[in-house]
Amino acid sequence: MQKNTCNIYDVAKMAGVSTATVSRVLNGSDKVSPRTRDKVMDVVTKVGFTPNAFAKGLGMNTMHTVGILVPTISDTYMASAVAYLEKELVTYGYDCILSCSGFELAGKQTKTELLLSKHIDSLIYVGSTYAGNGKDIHTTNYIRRAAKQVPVFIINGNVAGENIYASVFEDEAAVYEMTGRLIGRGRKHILFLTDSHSYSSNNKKKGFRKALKEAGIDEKDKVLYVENDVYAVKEFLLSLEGKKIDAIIAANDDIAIGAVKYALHRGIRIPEDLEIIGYNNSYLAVSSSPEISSIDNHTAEICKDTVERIIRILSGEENTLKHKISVPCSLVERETTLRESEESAKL
Amino acid sequence: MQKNTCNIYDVAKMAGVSTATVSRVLNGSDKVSPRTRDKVMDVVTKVGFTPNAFAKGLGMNTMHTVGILVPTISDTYMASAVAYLEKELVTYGYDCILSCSGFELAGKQTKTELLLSKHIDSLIYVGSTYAGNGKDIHTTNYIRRAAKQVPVFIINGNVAGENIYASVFEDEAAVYEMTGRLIGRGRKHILFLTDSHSYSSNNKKKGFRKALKEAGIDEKDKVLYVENDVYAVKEFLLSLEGKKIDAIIAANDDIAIGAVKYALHRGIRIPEDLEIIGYNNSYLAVSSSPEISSIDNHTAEICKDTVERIIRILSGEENTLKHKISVPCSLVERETTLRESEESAKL
DNA sequence: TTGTATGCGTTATCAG
DNA sequence: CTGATAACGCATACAA
Repeated sequence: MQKNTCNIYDVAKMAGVSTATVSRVLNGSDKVSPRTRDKVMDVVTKVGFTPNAFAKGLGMNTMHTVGILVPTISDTYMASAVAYLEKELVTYGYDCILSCSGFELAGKQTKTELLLSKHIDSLIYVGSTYAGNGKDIHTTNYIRRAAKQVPVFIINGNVAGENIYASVFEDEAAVYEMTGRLIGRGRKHILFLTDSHSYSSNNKKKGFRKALKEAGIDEKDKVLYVENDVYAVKEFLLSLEGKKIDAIIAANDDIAIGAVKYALHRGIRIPEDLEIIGYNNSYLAVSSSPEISSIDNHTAEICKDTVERIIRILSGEENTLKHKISVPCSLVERETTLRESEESAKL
Repeated sequence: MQKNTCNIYDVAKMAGVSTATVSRVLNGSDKVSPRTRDKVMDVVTKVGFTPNAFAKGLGMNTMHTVGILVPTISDTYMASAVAYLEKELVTYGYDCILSCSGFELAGKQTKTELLLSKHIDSLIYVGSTYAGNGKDIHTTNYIRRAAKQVPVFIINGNVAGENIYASVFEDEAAVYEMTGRLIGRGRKHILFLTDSHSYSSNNKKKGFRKALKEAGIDEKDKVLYVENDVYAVKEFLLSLEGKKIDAIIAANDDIAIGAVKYALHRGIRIPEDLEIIGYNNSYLAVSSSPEISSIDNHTAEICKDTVERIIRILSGEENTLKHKISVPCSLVERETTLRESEESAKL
């Protein structure tokens, strides 16, 4: 019940020294004699003294926390990103204060303000949804405003601006590549399924269209928007009765799962008659049966890298950092695609 | 870059009043004339003044944050619990600072200290792992120590002690009930698969054993420990070559997924030849094919309830609260169990 | 090497 | 209704 009632003055008195000395001991200053150090440490351990974080924060203007904003933490992919970030941040002595904004602009703004009001040292936005659609600049103004106060990092999205650092995945290239491979195997009726108009989703779409165009395949009705819900996707595909489909690229693994359920329901063979490619290589991909081949954007590395950049910036190295880095994606082949080696067998 | 350089003195000066008045306006005191209020608010909005959270914290001894400790946030179930908690806490004006401890005692202790050092108002442990095994009291001492500083809440685990509040699920009753139903349908070779010796897991085990005993079924080699990994579970079950199995109850959905993969691999029919019951009713259960029937412990309600209790305690109502509440579980029937109505057809 | 004194930005207490 | 001022607990520049 009773909070830590013991402060640095008490410790100083009990140790027979000044508060300055106690502070020095606690902060590992070398300008203190071993004897005094021991004397102080004895008291500190005896009474279990821990410095008041608020007082420290007030003086130093930092409590060594970074804010993490995600649309929702119950999404498998976001959760794993947060897990990586937290783990890395802790190594550098930073704690993280988490906030879930939802996908609406109002929530993003409110939660950003809330986080900033806690005097975080830096702010990380996780998810392409924060990048807006790239067209309407109003939808990202709150990020630029936040960047006036602390360095801002965006994982999987690009927003231009002072003090804003972005990591983007080479989604366009990845989908272009995968679509090309599918076409190379003779697939002609490929669908791209997405649930959003985010920066990331738009890039995937671009890569998809480019590959179709280059192969001379009509893009009409090939890019389809669905609700991000397993059942909704399944029902949607079932409703496409007459449509010929021999491959599906999904903007995330949830959608891919819906596609799998659709195929199983219809008795369509995977991958022989229908290839499915998921995105994010989340835990869902392996929990599915058949297991989903999924595009991996190397979240772990990106998160680690992001934290390192944060630390560097907070140490005052900002000038040396690039404001945007992009990382390639790769396909993790599982059971919903034909392996390159199996192609000949199939054809 | 530059932090908010404007403080309450500046605002006071610009508005031609004292800092006390500014503070009063900001905190909605009614003891201030409308004219003065407007005068102050004009300045506040013009310069975009936000009070320094550290200074406030120092004075009030709170920053309105609660700590949340989970073993790992990348677990689907934990993530959804955190999502619920965060959502509720925000409604009451509390932010949450998240920490991932892992499953080892050392991590739990370290992270608890870390969280406490940030002067959180309350601490929530999410997951049965924090309850230890119920035998060795040393494994939960850090929780009692934490409870000396702030009210502690445990979701899905019981630790006795002053200032500790627990919500436990009626896991024993649930598994007892489910096992009974399976036996009622003629299942004789039922396995209980778990990955831990946690409080929760032990209770499930108890319910399982009780049901077997009452039905006169030999319990030998029916409770098995596995690694919490889809592939490991699958391989483990495959290694049980000769063993007859007609039903599996898993301590979580991940393990259940492994069981599904085992059955599919072997060509065993689900649910006709093998019924599988998962636990937690997580997103994984529906992402699987066939979809897994899973025991739901109503996390959403528990989280909501927990937050309400926190708020009440922080408002000084502690005496009125029970230290332990338990909530019943229920089975969400999907495709890996026979429905009651289908039983007769099967027999 | 150690101690003194001050600032950090609020809120709250007490006068007026 | 409003203003002056004392906490809150720590770090640090400056003195000794």
